[in-house]
Amino acid sequence: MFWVSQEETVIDKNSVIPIYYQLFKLLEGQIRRGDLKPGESLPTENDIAMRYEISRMTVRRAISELVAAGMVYAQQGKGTFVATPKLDNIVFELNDFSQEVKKRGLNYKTTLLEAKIVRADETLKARFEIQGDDKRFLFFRTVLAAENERLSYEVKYTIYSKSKPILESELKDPSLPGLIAAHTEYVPMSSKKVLQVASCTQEEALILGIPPQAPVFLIEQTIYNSDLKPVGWSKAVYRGDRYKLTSYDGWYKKD
Amino acid sequence: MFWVSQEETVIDKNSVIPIYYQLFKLLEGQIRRGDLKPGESLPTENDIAMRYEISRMTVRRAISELVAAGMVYAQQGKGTFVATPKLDNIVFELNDFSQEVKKRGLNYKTTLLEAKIVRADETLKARFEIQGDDKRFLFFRTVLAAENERLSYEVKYTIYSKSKPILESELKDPSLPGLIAAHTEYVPMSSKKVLQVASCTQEEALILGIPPQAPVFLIEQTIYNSDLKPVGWSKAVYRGDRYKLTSYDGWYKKD
DNA sequence: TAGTGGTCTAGACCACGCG
DNA sequence: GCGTGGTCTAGACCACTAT
Repeated sequence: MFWVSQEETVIDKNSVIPIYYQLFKLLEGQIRRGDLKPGESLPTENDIAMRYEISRMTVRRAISELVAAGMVYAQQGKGTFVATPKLDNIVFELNDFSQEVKKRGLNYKTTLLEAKIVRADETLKARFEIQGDDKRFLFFRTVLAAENERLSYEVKYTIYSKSKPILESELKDPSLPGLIAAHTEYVPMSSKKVLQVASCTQEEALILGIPPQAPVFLIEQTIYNSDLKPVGWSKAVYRGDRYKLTSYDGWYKKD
Repeated sequence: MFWVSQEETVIDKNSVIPIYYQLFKLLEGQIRRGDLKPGESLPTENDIAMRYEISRMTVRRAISELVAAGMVYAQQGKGTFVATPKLDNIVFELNDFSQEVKKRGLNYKTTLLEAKIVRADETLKARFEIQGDDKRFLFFRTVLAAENERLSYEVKYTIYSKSKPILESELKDPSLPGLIAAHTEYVPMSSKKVLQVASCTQEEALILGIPPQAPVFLIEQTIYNSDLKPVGWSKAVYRGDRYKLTSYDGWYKKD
């Protein structure tokens, strides 16, 4: 294969931008423009290395970025091929509903309605996979409001430790993992969240100022320590008319 | 730094398992066991390379896997440190509601209620960012049922091309990207989905066999081609009492 | 057997953080 | 200035695919 290329193809070895990144962008552009179409094969790693007079390892680094982006796939012994965009995934992603509100630049405020120590009832014992009756739990009820409108209501439980007192300052915006790290000897390691839709209860309707039976998001969260022991549990209700989740898929361009 | 280690630490250079992967697992285990705690630094890349008599590039490959897993982070000039598990993300992920049903091993079936060619009204023209009145669209209404219970109802639109006839066989389980690829000259490249909660309409209640006003998931999807031109649109309604989304976060162990 | 991607090496130089 | 991680090289051998 030989080249009479007149487009002096843009790898600047003396640039501060890493070579692998320049090459990644170059190949990405060829794929997005359609110079390389789904199913077609990229030049071999050796071809690319020789073409641009760079090391094959550097070529591999660039290609591995394309693989990570889902734009190509490699097959040992065969070659590297342009992928077909996968559009059948749904990945709803957000950093926390309250951060979402923050991002929109609204005045938001978390209000602590109640904080107390409670005994274990059967439901709690089941949720925390605990047997004895001696355990006590910290219990919180909070409301999130933005622009004087109440948006969500949350109850949280975590295991109570006498030795770790609650500081007033920490009650301002208590996230569940934060509470656990501060008031128990446990280290939060993983969490499970389940999202459902529901009609809100009478109590929730009153707190959020919406009609009874109004549709709401409901997120139940369980926090685990490194032994997969549940060390925190929360249930949050979000107004259905104020929240939505957005998902982008395929070769969506971010930059 | 010197070593009197008696635990002959398990890097087998002649194994079929790549060295970088062995090292990745070794370090991952040390972190999960708590030998290395959040905030602590890993040995330097050179230390690890010398300790196990392997190349520094191989060490870097192992560490980059840890970085990708969110378990460590590297800081140029300082070192590599064990991360604190981030538990404030919510990533709801599924491969498609119908695949979800499939996974549960249920008998599921997609039924085509209606398929026709429609003219562009104002709403459609807005959704497809189109101006003239000459455009026509393919319109589909489908229902998904499992174990003889109707679970979801979906309407789909895509731009109509005379030259690409609809094959009967393709109507059995028509996914929106599939329809677009088959019946238009467009290549689906990216999609945007918005998830909301709602109370179902009278029509939806009848179709799904649930009470009017019952809470439902509502997913609106727009498919784009490489020019970010909308080439498909759908709206799906899912029974709130039959669907939920689950999210795992932190150092959740998969294997 | 030839060609592909996958792993690995033993160096090198650089940018950055810190004392 | 020194130690750290970040990039890059010019080879090497291997596993896999195709012919």
